[in-house]
Amino acid sequence: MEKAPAKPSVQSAAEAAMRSDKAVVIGLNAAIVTVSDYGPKILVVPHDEADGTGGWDALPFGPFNPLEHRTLEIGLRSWVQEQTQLELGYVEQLYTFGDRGRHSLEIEAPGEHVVSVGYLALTRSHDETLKGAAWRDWYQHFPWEDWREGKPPIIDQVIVPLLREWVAKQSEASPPELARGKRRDRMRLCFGVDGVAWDDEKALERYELLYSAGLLLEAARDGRPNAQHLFQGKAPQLGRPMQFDHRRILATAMSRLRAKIKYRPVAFELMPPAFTLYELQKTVEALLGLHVHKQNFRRLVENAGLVERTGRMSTRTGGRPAEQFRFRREVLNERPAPGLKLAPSRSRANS
Amino acid sequence: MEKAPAKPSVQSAAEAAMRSDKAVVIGLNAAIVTVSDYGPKILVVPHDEADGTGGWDALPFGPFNPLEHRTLEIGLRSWVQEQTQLELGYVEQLYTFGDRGRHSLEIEAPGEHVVSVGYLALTRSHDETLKGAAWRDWYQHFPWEDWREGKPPIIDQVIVPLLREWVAKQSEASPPELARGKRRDRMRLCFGVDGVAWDDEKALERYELLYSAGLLLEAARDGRPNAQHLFQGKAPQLGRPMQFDHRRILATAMSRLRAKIKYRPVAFELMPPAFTLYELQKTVEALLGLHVHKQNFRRLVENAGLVERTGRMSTRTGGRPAEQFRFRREVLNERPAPGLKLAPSRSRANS
DNA sequence: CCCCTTTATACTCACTTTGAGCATATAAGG
DNA sequence: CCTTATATGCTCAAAGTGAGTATAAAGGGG
Repeated sequence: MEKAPAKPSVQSAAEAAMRSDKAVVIGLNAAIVTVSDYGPKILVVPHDEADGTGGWDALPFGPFNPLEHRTLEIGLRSWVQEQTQLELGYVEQLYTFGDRGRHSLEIEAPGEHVVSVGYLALTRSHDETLKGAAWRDWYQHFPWEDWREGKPPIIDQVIVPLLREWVAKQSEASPPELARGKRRDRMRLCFGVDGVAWDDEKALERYELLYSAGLLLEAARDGRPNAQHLFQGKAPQLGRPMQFDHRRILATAMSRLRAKIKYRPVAFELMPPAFTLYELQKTVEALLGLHVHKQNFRRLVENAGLVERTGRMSTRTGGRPAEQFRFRREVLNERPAPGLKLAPSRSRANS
Repeated sequence: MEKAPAKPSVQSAAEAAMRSDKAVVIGLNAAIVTVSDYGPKILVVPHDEADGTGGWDALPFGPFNPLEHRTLEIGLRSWVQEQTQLELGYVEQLYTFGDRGRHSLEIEAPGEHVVSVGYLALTRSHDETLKGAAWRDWYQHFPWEDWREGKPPIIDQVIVPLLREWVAKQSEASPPELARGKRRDRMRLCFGVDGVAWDDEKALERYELLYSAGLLLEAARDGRPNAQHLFQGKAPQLGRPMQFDHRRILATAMSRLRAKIKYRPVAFELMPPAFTLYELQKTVEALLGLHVHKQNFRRLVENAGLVERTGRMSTRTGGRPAEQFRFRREVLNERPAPGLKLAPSRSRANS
C-alpha cells in the first residue's frame, strides 16, 4: 500500500484485490468433535502410508468459494455435510492461521498461498459410515493431555527431560540467562513443573511449546533446524502427528472447548436427549482430561438449572439405577447462559 | 470440490489455489484501543463528507501480502507501524469475517472478494500526530454501551421501543408465535429488559441484534430491506456508523476486551509504568462502561498480587494523595495469570 | 485557622460459593 | 446375605464476594 492509510479508499482496495501477489486461497478446516464410550473423538481423514505423506491424519477441509457461499461458516457447513453426511449443530470459528512454511509448505503451488481458518464443531455420537473419515480418540494426538488416570507418565519420563535440555541450551541472539529464564517459565507454566498447577485449558500453549522446542514431527517436517534429529528415527514420538497445521488447529479446538465448557452449556451439544448425570460427567471429564468431584458436579448442574428430571430411570450397568435428565434449553433465555465451572477433584475418591 | 473429501490431497488443494474463483484478498483490520482522560478511545481514519462514503470513520486497514509477511500478525504490525508510527504492544486476533454484501459490497471489484480479519490492539496513550488518523471515544459509535453515568437514556427512549416494534412484526417464513418469542428473548438478554441483568460483554450481540432489526445505518447501506427507512432521514440515528463492517469489528473488540480484562491482566497494557489504583480503576471502568466498587477493587488487585507499591505518592487533583503502583510482571510466571474479575457496583455510593 | 469537599485506605460483616468428605440408598451377582 | 457398584442427600469449613463504616490526608474558601 502506498499511502492508503490516511484514506483506504474504494479504489485502493479494489486495486489491491487485482494484484495477484495478494491473492490467497482460504482453506476451511473443521475440528469435528464428539464423545463416545466416554472418550473424546475427533473426525480425521486417514491417509495411506504409501502416498508420501507419511500416513498422517488430516482434518476434513475444503477451500472457501466466495461465489458459492455467502459466509465462511456456510461454506464450511456445506462441504462438511456433503463429505460426511454430518449435520453439525454447534459450530464456532477458532482462528485464522496464515503462517508461511507451517501449514503451507507442502500444499502450495509456487506463487500461491493458503490461509487456513479453523473451526470447532460439536456433534452427537453416531455410527454412520463416513466416507473414509474416521473417529479417533484425540488423546492419541496429545497423550500428555489426558490426566483422567493420573499424570500421564510421558510427561515426567519424556517431555520434561527433553524440555530441560531445551531450557539449558544456549538460545541464539538474546542474553543467555534471560532467555533461559523465559524458556524455564514457559515450561513451568505449561507442564506444571515445580508446583505450578496443571491447567487443562493450556493445550494450545503446550503444543506450541513442544513445537518450538523441536520435539514434534511437524516441526521437523516444516524444516525447523532444532527438530531435524527426529528424522533419525531414534527420538521418542510425542503423540500422533497430523498433516499440515492440523494438530495445531486441533490443539486450538481443545483449548477453546475446555475453556468454553465452563461458562457456556456447550457440553449438552454432545449428549443424547436424555442422559444420566453420570454420563454427563463422564463426557465433561473426557473433554477436560480430568476427574471432577461427583457430588459437587451434581450440585452445580442442578443448582444452575441446566437440567430437569425426566422421571425415567436408567437401567444401566453397575450399581443403583440413575435418573435420566434432559437439558433445560430455557436456561439460554434466563440468565446469560451458564456453564459447568468445576475444579478437578484432587483426590481420586469421589470421581 | 468433487470428492476431495476422503483424500484432500496435495494436488486438489493446489488445483483449488489455481482456480481464480476461489482467490480472495485478505484485509487486515485493526481495532487499536487506548484509554486517555478516563475515556476509551479507538483509532479511526476519518473520511470527508464529500467523497461519497458519507463521512464515515474507518478502522485502519491494509491488505495482507503473503509474499512479504510470514504471518498475518506480522503483516498487521508492519503496516500499522508504517501508517501510524504506533508500536503495538498487545495484539490479538479477533475474528475472520467473510460475509458477502456486508463489509464487501462497496469495496470489491466485480469478481473479487475480500475476507477481513479483525485484530484487537492495545497501546498506551500518547499525543503524537498520527498522519490523518484520530482517536475517537468508542461510545460515540455505541452510545448504549456506556453505563458509567447510569443507564443510557437512548435505551429506554429509543432502542427498546423500536425493538418492541420489531418483535411484534410478523417475521417471514417461520411460525409467528415462535419467531416472536425468539426475537423477544434476544431483546431481553441483550438489553436487559424485564429484570434481566445488563451484561457488559454482550456488546457484539447487541450490535448484531440492532443490525438485524434494521436499526443501524450499516444495515440500510448493505441493502437490508427492513432498514431502508433509515435513508428517509427522519429515523433516529443509533450511534455513529463506520465504513464497511468496521463497527462490527469494533463491537467484537469491545466484547473480547471486556471479557478478557476479567481473567488476564491486559488492562496494564494501557497504563503508564506507574499509576494510582484510582487511575487503574477508571481505566477498567472506561472499558467496561460500568462503575466498580472501589474498596473491593483495591482488595482484588492487591490480593491477586497484580501490583506492587512504588513508595512514591501521586500529587493529584482532588483529595488525599494516592500511592503509585506498578504492574508486577512476575505474576505472569506464577499463577496461570489472573485478571480483574469484578462485579459492577449496584449503588453509586462507592465508585 | 476552621470547615467543607475530595479522594485514599483500612477494616468489618453477612452471605454465597467452593472443595471435600460422610452417610445412606438401591441395584447386580455370587 | 455379603460384596461391589453406582446414586444421591447432606454437612462443614474455608475462601470469596458484595456492600458498607470509619478514618486519614490533601486543597480551597471563608
